[in-house]
Amino acid sequence: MNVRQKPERTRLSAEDWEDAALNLIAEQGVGALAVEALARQLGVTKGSFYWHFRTREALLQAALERWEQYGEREIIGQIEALPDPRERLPELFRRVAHELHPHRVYAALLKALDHPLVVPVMARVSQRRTEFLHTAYTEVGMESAAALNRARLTYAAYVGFLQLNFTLGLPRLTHEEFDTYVEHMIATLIPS
Amino acid sequence: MNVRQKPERTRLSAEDWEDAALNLIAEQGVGALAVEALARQLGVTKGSFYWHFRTREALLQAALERWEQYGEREIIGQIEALPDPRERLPELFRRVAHELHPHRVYAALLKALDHPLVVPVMARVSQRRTEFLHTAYTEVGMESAAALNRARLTYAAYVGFLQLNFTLGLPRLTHEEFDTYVEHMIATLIPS
DNA sequence: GCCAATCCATACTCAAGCGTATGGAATCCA
DNA sequence: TGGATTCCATACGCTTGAGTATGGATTGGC
Repeated sequence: MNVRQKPERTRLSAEDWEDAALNLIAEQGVGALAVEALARQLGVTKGSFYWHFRTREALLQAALERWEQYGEREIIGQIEALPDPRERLPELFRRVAHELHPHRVYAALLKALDHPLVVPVMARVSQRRTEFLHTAYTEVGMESAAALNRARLTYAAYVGFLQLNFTLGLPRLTHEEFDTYVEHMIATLIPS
Repeated sequence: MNVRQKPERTRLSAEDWEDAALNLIAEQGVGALAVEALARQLGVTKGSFYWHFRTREALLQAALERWEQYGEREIIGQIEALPDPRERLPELFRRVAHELHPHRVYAALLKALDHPLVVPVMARVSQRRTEFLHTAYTEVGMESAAALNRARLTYAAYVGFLQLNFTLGLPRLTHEEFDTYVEHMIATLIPS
């Protein structure tokens, strides 16, 4: 259950709280982010929390910022390093398809779009990723307008898939089925 | 703001509460569904509510069931009525693209997937719609397995688009841009 | 017109969860 | 080593919103 947070830390830092918050969000959603619960989980009390943060919202804000920067150039950097632009998109698809933990946070935030604080974060992230897809599609020869629409379509499919699978647990796919699905995506979305 | 609920009704029925609940959900999300707020909006007090429903969750449950049945055969029936199967998918895309109100509820529920009650409802709805797409794709000549993957991809793109646009308000599309996006979807997802 | 069923108002209780106040323990540093 | 800084515990106040109790108003059948 708890992944790391018991190496007998005597004192905590703000970053510790932010990490714990992100873990809790990934596992139980933003709605479950309560300061007393978090404190319990960290083995301290509220007194500690309110020394590091002015309010609960401040923690959420900080945790989201942390997540936004932290997980940003995860894969993108490696993809851009590929010499042949034609390999980038398929490789991106396959890489993303087999990541897991980043998606858990992402999916959790996706189903917490109720909260006003997460909306701008997700908007920025989506914007950047769509732009990345946009240039990737132009690099394989698509005209700019078409490439942008294809990028939107691709990212929408990605987001939707996370919702349907992670949150709804919908198409109970085996590994094989999942792989053929990914290949189907590649075949239909990426121009040959 | 309030669309209909003031024709001087002297008494309310359970259905009235359910409709009001759905409206409130569409406008402010599931999180905003509070009985005292709803009562105020309907011009009554909690006393009324707890006569019709045993608990807040009961109302949500009933409202969701109502929505699930109510908005189910909305477009699907009309699409199935089209004689030429080849016309169905494009027509479906264009129709769905220009609907508005049903999507508001759908999008609201999509970003309320935190709540355990909405998950099964959304799962069922998504399942049915994906199956509909599946048969539609087979009817235009796709092999069954490919058609299923294409259906998943299509529905994921739909769901993702709702998230990105409605909730994140992301790509501020003009009507023209939106139309070309839809045509782009049709061109890439539907086999000619 | 009267009684019973239906619908609603008022006035509470109760729990959850945020935030505050204040003092004590641990750590750093000069 | 002693004082300042940093971190935490305990105990409280306050608000919000769900649910209950009970009596009053309204309506439909006879």
